[in-house]
Amino acid sequence: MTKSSTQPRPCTDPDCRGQHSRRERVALAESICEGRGVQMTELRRRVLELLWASGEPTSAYQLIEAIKLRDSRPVGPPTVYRALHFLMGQGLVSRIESLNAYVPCVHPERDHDCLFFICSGCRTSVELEDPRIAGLLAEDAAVLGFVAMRRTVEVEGMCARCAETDAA
Amino acid sequence: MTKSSTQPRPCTDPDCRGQHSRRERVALAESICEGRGVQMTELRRRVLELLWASGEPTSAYQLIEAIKLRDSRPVGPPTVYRALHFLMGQGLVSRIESLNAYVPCVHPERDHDCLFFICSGCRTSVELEDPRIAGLLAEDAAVLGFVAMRRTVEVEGMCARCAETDAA
DNA sequence: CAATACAACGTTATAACGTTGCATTTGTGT
DNA sequence: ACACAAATGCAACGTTATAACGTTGTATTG
Repeated sequence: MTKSSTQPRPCTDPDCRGQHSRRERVALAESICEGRGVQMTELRRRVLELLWASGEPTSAYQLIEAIKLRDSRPVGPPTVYRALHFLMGQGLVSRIESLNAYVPCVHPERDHDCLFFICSGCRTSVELEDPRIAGLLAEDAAVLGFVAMRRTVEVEGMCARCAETDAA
Repeated sequence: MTKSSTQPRPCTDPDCRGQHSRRERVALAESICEGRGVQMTELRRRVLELLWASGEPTSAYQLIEAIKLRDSRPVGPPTVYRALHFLMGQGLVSRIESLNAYVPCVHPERDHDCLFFICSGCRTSVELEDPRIAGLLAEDAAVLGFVAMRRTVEVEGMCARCAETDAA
C-alpha cells in the first residue's frame, strides 16, 4: 500500500510515529545524553515528552502553558527556551522556522539533516531525510565557496489526507 | 576565475547584484505590476527600494526605522507589513524565515523557487535557483502524497570572503 | 453633484516570540 | 562539608507580527 521510493530514506513515514512509544523515544534520548556526558534533567525530559505528546509542531509558549496546566508548575520563557536550545544542540529537537515551532527529532541517533513537510490542514509535520538534497545543497555551497553550517528545508502544503478531505 | 557549475542556474552570482542599478530593479518591478494590473504605489516602491539599497536581509522594523529617518515619515508596522505582503505576493520580495527578514528578489520575472545562502559573517544572502533541488522536493512530496505550496530552503554559514577572513 | 464602492493607508493596541541579567538552587568532584 | 560549575527561577525587556478600527483618495454610477 505504501509507495516505496528508490532513493530517499524517510526517517518518518506516516507509520513511524506509532512504532515507538513516547517512553521509548525519551529513553533513547536519555541514553544518548548519558553517552555524551550531558544531563537530561527533569525539565528537559518534560519538554521533550510534551513535544512527543503533542503530535504537531509546538511553540515555546504552548509548552509553557502545557507545563503550567499539566504540572501545576509555572515556568518562564527563558526556562523553556533554554531547554529547547539544549535539546536542539543535542539533535533531539528541531525548530520549524516557518512556524516558530519545535518538533522532536525522529532519529536523533543519526546525525540528520532533514526536510520537513508541514500540513496547513492538520498542522502536522513529517520529517524526511533525503541525502540527495543534502548533496545538492553541499554542491551548490561548494560552487559559491560557501561553508554551510545549518540547513533549513521546509515545504508547506497539504498532506494526502487533508488534500483529499479538502477536495470534497 | 569564477567556477562554473554544469547544472545550477544562479539567479544571483556575486556579481549580479551590481549588474543592474536599483533604479532598473525598481523599474522592472513597476513594469511587472503594470503588466499584471496591480498597483505599485509610492509606499510599496519605497519599501522595495530600501530593500535593494540595504544589501542584506532587512527586518520589517529596520524598514520602519529607515522610512522614519530618511523620509521623515513615520509609518506603523501594519503599513510596512502590508507592503511586504504585497511585494511577496508579486514575487518581488522573499522572506528569509531563519532571520525574520526580507530580501528583494533578483529575478522576479521568473517564477522562482529559490535557495538562500546566508552568511553569518557579513549578514548578506545570496539567492540561487537550482531546479534539481526543486525537482527532488517535488518527488519527495509526491511520494508522501503531499501537495506542496511553499518551499523554504535556507543555508546558513560563511561566504567565501568571510570564511577566508575568519581563517586569519 | 451626491451616493456609493473599494483599495490603500494610518493609528492604536496587543499578541506572539525570544533574550538579558542576575539571583538562587542543584548537582558533582574533592 | 566545601568549592565550583551547571541548571533553573524570575523580572524586565526587546523584537516580530497582527487585530481592529478609522481615514483618504479615487473611480463609478445615477
